[in-house]
Amino acid sequence: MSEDLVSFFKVLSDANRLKIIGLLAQQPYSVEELAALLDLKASTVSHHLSKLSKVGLVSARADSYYNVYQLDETALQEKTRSLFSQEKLAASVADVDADAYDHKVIRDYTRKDGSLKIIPAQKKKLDAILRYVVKAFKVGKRYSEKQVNEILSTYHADTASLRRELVGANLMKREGGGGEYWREE
Amino acid sequence: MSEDLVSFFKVLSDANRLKIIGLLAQQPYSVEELAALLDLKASTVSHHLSKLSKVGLVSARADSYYNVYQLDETALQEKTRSLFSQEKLAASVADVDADAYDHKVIRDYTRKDGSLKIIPAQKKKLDAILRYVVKAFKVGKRYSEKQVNEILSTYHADTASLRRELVGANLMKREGGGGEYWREE
DNA sequence: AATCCAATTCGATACTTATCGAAATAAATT
DNA sequence: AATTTATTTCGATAAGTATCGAATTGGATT
Repeated sequence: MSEDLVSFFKVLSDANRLKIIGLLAQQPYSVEELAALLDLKASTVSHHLSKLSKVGLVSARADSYYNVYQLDETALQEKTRSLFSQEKLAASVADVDADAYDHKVIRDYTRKDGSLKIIPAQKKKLDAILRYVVKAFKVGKRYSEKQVNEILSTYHADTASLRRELVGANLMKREGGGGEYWREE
Repeated sequence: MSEDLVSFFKVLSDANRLKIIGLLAQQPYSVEELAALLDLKASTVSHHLSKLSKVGLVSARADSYYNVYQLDETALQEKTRSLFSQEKLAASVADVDADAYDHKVIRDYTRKDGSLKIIPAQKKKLDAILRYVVKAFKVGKRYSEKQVNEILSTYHADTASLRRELVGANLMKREGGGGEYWREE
């Protein structure tokens, strides 16, 4: 998940936490010792260790009074190795808004005046464009084929294709006999 | 440098910046397109791109009106590969005062005149105090037990305990027969 | 030259979080 | 049981920063 990646980086994006990792790479330390070494209060160090522990980079073992923390080096190596794998990159964009995709396609295929440069061949892009074009029609209102063509001609010369695709995508309905069209929902 | 590492992680510890990286891993995008895809304002995206660019992960090329940003994949691989190398870890603790723990213990247990409030019970703290006390003796010089006691009495009334602990910690040596003491090394 | 458009910069705001001190917890020694 | 010691948790504060809108900049197009 993308969340994982963000929190991992968040945990590592603090100078004192990196120092703790560096110190624990040499030998285990108690909270008190780390506090003295870093010139921080124990509560602050505890806070940092809690974050490091939450992503599995350090662990503690009780030793008399002390909580002795140690670095999990294999976890560190493992996590850093696969940081920007293909899956992680894909996951990071997984939740990018689908609407946003439409907007991007529309931007790519329209001119400043809103007309279409070309009608996309790819289905996904075509769908996005159709959702954009259909907004020119009022919901429920009836249009003759001539009216439909007039409106579509402001987008592209090939009004027949646009009309057919709109119906095919179920964005517009057509009454068989009278040649009337309307936008549903 | 440690600074480098922290800022690198800081740059990557934001969900939208990770999304930008994920998107640019697919293809270059302009600021405007990224803003649409991420549902952010252009100024915000610009802010993010500026940070990404500052650590060398992305670069821009001008294309007509647009600034088209692209990911520097080799830089990304390079930086992530060596994230926690030995040198980086060492650098992160370079400015940590190794004696800080001793100093803190000494502060806690001594009065202004340098004498001890009490002799610590805990071994680690006692060791730190002993390392402090032993400095009153010259390396190699021979001391009679009476002389040792005189010197130790400036630190604490319980000279016998101090003397015994110093020998036990191997900070001072004692010759069995003549009752002579000296500080080694 | 004048105008447009995207990008950037700037100022303000809201949210996150590192840090501390105090209180609560835990564990061990007396 | 009572006390000491280290750690954790909690509440408050201060510093950092993501985000936005407005103003400015810098290139293109007219």
